[in-house]
Amino acid sequence: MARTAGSHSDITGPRVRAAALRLFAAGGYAAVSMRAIAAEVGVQAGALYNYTPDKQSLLFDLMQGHMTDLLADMPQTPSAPPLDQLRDFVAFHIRFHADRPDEVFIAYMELRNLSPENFAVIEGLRRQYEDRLEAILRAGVASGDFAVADSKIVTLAVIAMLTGVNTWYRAGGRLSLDEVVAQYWDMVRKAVTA
Amino acid sequence: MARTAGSHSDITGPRVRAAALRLFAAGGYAAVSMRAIAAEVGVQAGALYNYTPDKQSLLFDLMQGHMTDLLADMPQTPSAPPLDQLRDFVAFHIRFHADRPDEVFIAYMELRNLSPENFAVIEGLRRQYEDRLEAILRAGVASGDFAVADSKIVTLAVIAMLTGVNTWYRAGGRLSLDEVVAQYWDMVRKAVTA
DNA sequence: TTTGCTTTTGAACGCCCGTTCAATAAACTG
DNA sequence: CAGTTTATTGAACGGGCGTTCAAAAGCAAA
Repeated sequence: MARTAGSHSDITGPRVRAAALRLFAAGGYAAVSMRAIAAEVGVQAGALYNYTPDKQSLLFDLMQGHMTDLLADMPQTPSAPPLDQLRDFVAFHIRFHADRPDEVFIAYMELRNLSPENFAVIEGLRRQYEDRLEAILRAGVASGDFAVADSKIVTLAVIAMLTGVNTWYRAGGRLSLDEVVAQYWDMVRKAVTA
Repeated sequence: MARTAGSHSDITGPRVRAAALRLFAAGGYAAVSMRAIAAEVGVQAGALYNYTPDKQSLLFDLMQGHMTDLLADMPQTPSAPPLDQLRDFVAFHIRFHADRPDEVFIAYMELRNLSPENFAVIEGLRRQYEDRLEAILRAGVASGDFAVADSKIVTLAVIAMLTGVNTWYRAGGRLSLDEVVAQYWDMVRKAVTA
């Protein structure tokens, strides 16, 4: 056999990325073989190499796409009051991450499986995201709205707290996403104000 | 060759566990081979099986030991004022985790590489730890010291925030551990009070 | 010094890994 | 419908995996 009936790169390409995303999230990059990804798509392993130069690029592209989306979708209203900006950030972060549990899981768990060059790229994108939150906090300190001793620490603490939602939140659970957002905003607001 | 000069299980055993800890933390369970662990110890791969029935047990024993230590060392003063209990918890959590970065990293990253039975054991221990913090929060709500709408959410949020310290804190860095503890206690205290 | 115990080696087992590539069949083009 | 392009197969490559085990060598007690 060779080319199969109905085969098209426009169909197979996205399916390869989707299969890699699902399996990497479920089992971890190192534990998932190219043959397992191929089986999920319904092709032989060799066919994957029409869509990625190698396994590493498959991981990197998923992570880079996720981080790029995160930065692109993030609300940016630098002229708004810092408290409003922070509230919007908290709501955005929780909702964006709740919508993409697999991408988030990979982005946090598979950093060590990136080549050094790829790691530097992803780390740079993550740093950009942190810097945008820190800018909000600094603006709030400058305006007197926030009482924050060390904006870098608070940045990391807030992001860690919010990202932690993904370890337990499930749609249809005890709490709606609106309620989760409200609770976390309450904690963050109190933590950064006097 | 066979048995080597100076070989003793009292020496090799701990070295096997230490090597597994270091390598699992650095490279991930799935990416570390038994031969790599053996090389770190300075023996052949077969010798490892004097000290563990298999690779999975090596991982499980490290994680179980860590969680057991965590529960054993945790301060427990249920009759103290809730605010004091919470302050002690924050300080303990940050210091305990800062002392054991490799164990912490493994305990959070390698859960998915545990067999289902082993996973259930570790998850139970983690749950116990969370429950102890939640008990403190509930006591504070009952005494009127804390203003917390949902103690379970706050429990998870606080633990996520505190554990996040391990992603950036390094001894000898910009901040001392005392300063880190003080900053996080400030945030937690404000977040849980009115 | 002999005996029995402990510890390790080194080879082997069967299996799975990421990746390459010539052959081939389906889809598209004119 | 002929010619070209695209997509896939299936076999192969060299290598590493976790684990087992008989043989051998160091150690300890008598």
